[in-house]
Amino acid sequence: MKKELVTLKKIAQILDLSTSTVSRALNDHPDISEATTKKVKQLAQSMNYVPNIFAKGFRKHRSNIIGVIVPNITHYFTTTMLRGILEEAAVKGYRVIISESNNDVLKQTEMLNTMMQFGVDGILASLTKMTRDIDNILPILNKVPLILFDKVSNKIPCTQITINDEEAAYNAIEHLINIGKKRIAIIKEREFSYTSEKRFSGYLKALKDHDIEIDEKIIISVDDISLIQGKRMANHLLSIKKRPDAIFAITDSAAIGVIQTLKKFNINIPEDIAVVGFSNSSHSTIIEPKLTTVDQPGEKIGKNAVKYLIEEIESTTDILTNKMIEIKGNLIIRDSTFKV
Amino acid sequence: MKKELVTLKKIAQILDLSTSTVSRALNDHPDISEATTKKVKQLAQSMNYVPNIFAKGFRKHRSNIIGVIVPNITHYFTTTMLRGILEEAAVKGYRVIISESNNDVLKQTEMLNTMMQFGVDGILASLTKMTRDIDNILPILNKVPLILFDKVSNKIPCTQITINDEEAAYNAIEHLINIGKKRIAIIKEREFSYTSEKRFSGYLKALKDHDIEIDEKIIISVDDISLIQGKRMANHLLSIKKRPDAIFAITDSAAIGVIQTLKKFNINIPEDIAVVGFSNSSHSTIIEPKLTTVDQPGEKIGKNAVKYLIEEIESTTDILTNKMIEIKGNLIIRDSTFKV
DNA sequence: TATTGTCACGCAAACGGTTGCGGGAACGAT
DNA sequence: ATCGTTCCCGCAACCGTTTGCGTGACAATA
Repeated sequence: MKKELVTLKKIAQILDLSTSTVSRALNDHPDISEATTKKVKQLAQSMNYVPNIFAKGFRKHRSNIIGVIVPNITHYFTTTMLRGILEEAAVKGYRVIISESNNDVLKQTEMLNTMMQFGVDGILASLTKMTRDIDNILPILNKVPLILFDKVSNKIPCTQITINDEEAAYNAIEHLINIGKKRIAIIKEREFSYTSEKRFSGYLKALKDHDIEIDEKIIISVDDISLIQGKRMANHLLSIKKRPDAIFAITDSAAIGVIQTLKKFNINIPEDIAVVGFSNSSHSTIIEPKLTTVDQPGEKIGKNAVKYLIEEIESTTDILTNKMIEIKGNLIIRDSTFKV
Repeated sequence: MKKELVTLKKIAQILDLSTSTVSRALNDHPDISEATTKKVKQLAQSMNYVPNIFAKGFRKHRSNIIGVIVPNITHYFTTTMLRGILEEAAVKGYRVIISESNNDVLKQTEMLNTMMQFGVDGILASLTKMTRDIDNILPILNKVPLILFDKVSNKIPCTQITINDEEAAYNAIEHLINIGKKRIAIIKEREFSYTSEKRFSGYLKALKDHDIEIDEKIIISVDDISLIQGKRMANHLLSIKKRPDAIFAITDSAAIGVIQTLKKFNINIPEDIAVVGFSNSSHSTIIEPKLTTVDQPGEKIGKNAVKYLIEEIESTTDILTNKMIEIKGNLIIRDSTFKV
């Protein structure tokens, strides 16, 4: 396991130069002559020199590592964002360390702290659902750049990247209206969730714009938006006297639960009740009928998050940036709302 | 962004001790009296001291980072392994940096090298399909501990962790035989793949043990095992004169493709043709009929991989370990083979 | 010739923590 | 009184790289 390290000193000795000259040559410092620079670089190359990352970080207080925290790494959409993050970080010369909070607020703040201690240059976080107390997160802000993505919170003064939930939801509802639906239910989250609220307001706005009555009886809020809850709420919606003719679940998994119970009761989709979800998860083309949903360009979100984070990291100014970036999601129309 | 660092020196000054004493106190060195140790630890705690990771790594040549390389981060099974890896690494005090090779051999070796340069303490790798030339990987072995998981290769002399593919496949086939199937097709990979071969040999052994004729016409090999290939091969299997009465796809996605085309041709599952997959992906309960498949305990694999890796990292001896660890997978019987 | 400027490079300190070695104090044994 | 031990602790070197400052050589300018 012992390895003869190739260091600046060694190169300097061979070339009869000082380590500082070698260092500067490798970093293209203008003080060093072209000839020397070339000579040094060639030897370094041939000796397979790699700078000692610790010594470097030690001196420069830079790790070239960014930390990423996500609630649940097994969600398909999350992995697409991670893919974007990894790719963009790689081209920018950053490494990525990932942690999973399991939607546990305590774990989340613990991870934030661990990452800070560890010396990451910046943090990308997708918050847990119930992140109500911001007090644990605020201290981070003036120690290391932080950017929120996907699951964000407007209470935290930092730049945030999401998809245009409101507009996307608006489009989804408008689509339902266009195919003739007049009584559209929504299944959303009860606990305050930034994205849920955004999608809900898109829903409301679309109904208003089209002069459709808003009925609270078909506005369903659940604690955790999941497949099982989708099934339960579909059961509930079927039991009320004036049944909806369309259901918008703000999550694909809930939408799939809805579809499964509608099928159990032999309800025609989309003729009797149309269903639309949100995420374009990989499940949405496996379920039958295939699910109409909003595609979220995860890779794009990930890439953008990294781009803005590195911008902050490498910026010399110390001001807290506070941009809101929205990435456009696209409605994908499939069999659950439209039969050819 | 500037932050007053709390260093050993500062603590030493306050307590009128030397930095070495403080350092030793914090590391429970026996040379330091209990009283001093306690005093130092208390102050360090109250001052919120965190050791500078770079200085530490610089001295000790230890980063407490392990690198993980996977072919595709968006596969559900992969994420479950990652979850196990992250969890186990966290409790052991290690950070994890993740890279995605996208099944690109060049990228894979590049990543291995990058990670090494970066100073990871060890590497966990799940290989790309076509990793034929081991030459790029072998040099890694005597520089940093390497462990393969899931997608392994017996050509590389290092410890490897998989599920017991052969036995699991054997059980799956035996199950098909037990429900009365006598002509069982398999869809496997053409390119040499360790897991595919293992599953195939489990298939062969089960057939032999039950005196069932092996017919090469229903042993299908494909380049890339995918949903689309599943569809194609199902079409092919339906076209031959002696149709199979069961299809074992060595991958859930292929199995789902099979189910979709069988349904298209109104073939009863499982009465006419039963289907079993492998992975217990999240799709397997969305598809209808629900898919019988082998559950792979991803978290367990991940945790074990980390455990063995850290063992190697922290071992003083330099011998290359070369264990083969098999984690047991469980057959999960669902509607695609068994109707209640 | 004297002064100033530029170029190309070396010296040495600094980053924060670890560790081999050495040394003083206290104490018991001789 | 001397010696040997043991217990605690400090000194200083060291890890590899970066960087402010200094310097000698040489050319340009006055």
